[in-house]
Amino acid sequence: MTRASERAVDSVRELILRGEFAAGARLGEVELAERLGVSRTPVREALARLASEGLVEIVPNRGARVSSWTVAELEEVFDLRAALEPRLTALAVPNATPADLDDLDDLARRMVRADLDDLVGLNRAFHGRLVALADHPAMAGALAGAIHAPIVLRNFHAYDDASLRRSLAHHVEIVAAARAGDPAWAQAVMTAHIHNARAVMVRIAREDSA
Amino acid sequence: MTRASERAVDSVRELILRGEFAAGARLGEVELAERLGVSRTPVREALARLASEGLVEIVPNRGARVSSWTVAELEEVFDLRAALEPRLTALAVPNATPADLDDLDDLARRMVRADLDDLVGLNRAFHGRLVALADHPAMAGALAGAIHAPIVLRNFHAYDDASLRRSLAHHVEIVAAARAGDPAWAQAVMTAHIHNARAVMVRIAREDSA
DNA sequence: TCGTCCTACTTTGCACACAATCTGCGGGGA
DNA sequence: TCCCCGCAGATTGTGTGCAAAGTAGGACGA
Repeated sequence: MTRASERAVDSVRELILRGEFAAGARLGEVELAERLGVSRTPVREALARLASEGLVEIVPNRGARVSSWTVAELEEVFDLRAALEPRLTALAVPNATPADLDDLDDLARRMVRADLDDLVGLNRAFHGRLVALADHPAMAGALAGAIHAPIVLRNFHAYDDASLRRSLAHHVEIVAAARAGDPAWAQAVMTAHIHNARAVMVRIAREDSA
Repeated sequence: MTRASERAVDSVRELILRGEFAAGARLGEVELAERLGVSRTPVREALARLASEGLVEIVPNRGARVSSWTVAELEEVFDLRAALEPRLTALAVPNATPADLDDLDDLARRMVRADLDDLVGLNRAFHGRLVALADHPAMAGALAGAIHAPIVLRNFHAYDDASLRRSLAHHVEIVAAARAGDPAWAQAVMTAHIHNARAVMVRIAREDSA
C-alpha cells in the first residue's frame, strides 16, 4: 500500500469525484490499470479500498462500478453528516487560531463570488479545513466515508438560488461564530447547513428518479 | 472479493477480536496465508480492508500490525459511539417487533447471569441486533469501524463490579424503553451506557500505560 | 569500547499467468 | 414465436515469481 497502490486510490477517487466516471459506470480493472500505468494488483487494492469508503461497489465476479445512490441512502448519508459534522465544527472552534480563521474567512468569501465550477473545490477545502481543526481522527474518518456521496451525485449546479445563497451565508456565519469563540453557535449553523444541503440533494434525487 | 478474500477478512478480524493476536503484533502475509490455507493475494486484500476499518495498521514495506490505541484515540472512539449509537437506538425503537423485543430481552437477561467470558459475545449480539433494527446502513457502517477498538483493548474482565452492574442494567432498561415505545428514553440510556463504558475503558488504558 | 558502515536476510510490493465464473448470443426444440 | 440450453468471449479471482525496500547483525576502524 505504498507508491502505486496509494496513487491508484487517489487517482481513481479523484476521477470519480471530478465526474469523469458517471454513477453506475463500470470500472474495469484492466482499463484502469492501463490508464494509470500500473498492473492490476494495485488497482485491485485501490478498488477494494474505495469500496470500503463507499465510493464504488464491488459485485463478486462482476467487477466494480461507481456507486449509485437511492434517495433513501442519500438521506441516510445526510443523517450521518448531521450527527457528526456539527460536533466536529464545535470541536474546531476552540482550536482555531486567528490565522485559521482568516483562511476560513477567505474561503467562505471567495465562494460567494466564485464560479459554480469552482464551488466544489472551495467547499471541499472549507469543510476539510474545519474537520482538520477539530483534530478528531475517529469522527473525521467515520465522516469521510459518507462525505463523498453528495459530491458524486451532483455539483452545485443543481442548487436553486435561495438554497445556494443560504449555503454560502452559512459558511460565513460559521466563521463568525468561530471568531466569537462560540462552539454552540457554530454547531447550530452547521446543522442548518447540512439540513439545507439535504433538502436540495433529496429534491434533485427525487427529480432524477422520477 | 469473494470466497477466499472475504473469508480471510472475517477470519483475521475474528482472530484479532478473540485476542489471538495481541495489540501491536505483527501480521505477516505468509504467516496468515499459511494459517488460512490461501495465497498471499487474498490475505493482502484482507489486510488492506481491515486497515481501512482501523483494526490493523499498515506501514509501507514493513507490513501490517494489529492496531494499538492511545488513551486519546480510545476516547475519540467513544466520542464517535456517543454520537451515533444513541441515535441508532432511538431509530431502532419504532422498528422493533414484539419478537425482536423478546430476543433483546433474552439477551439482556442472559448477560446478567452469564460468565464473564460469554459476555463479549452476548454484548456484541445485543448491540448488533439493536443496530440492525435501526435499519440505517450508513450510520451502522460508520460505527462499525470504531466499535472494534474497545473490544480489542479489553474484555469485560476489567470492569469493576459497580460499572458492570450498571452496564447490564442499561441493556435491560433499553429493552424496557423500547417496549414502552419511547425512543428518547432508549436513546438516553444508551448514551449513559456508552459513557459508563468509556469511563471503564479509559481508566484501564491509563493503568496499562502507567 | 563505541560508533559506523557494509552485507545478507527477511518481507513486502508489483507484475504476470492460469483458472473459475459470468454474460451474451446463437441454435434447436416446443 | 418463444424459451431453454450450450458455447464462446470477456473479466475477475487466485497463485506464484521477481525485484526493491528495510532491518538486523557483525566486522572494521577510531
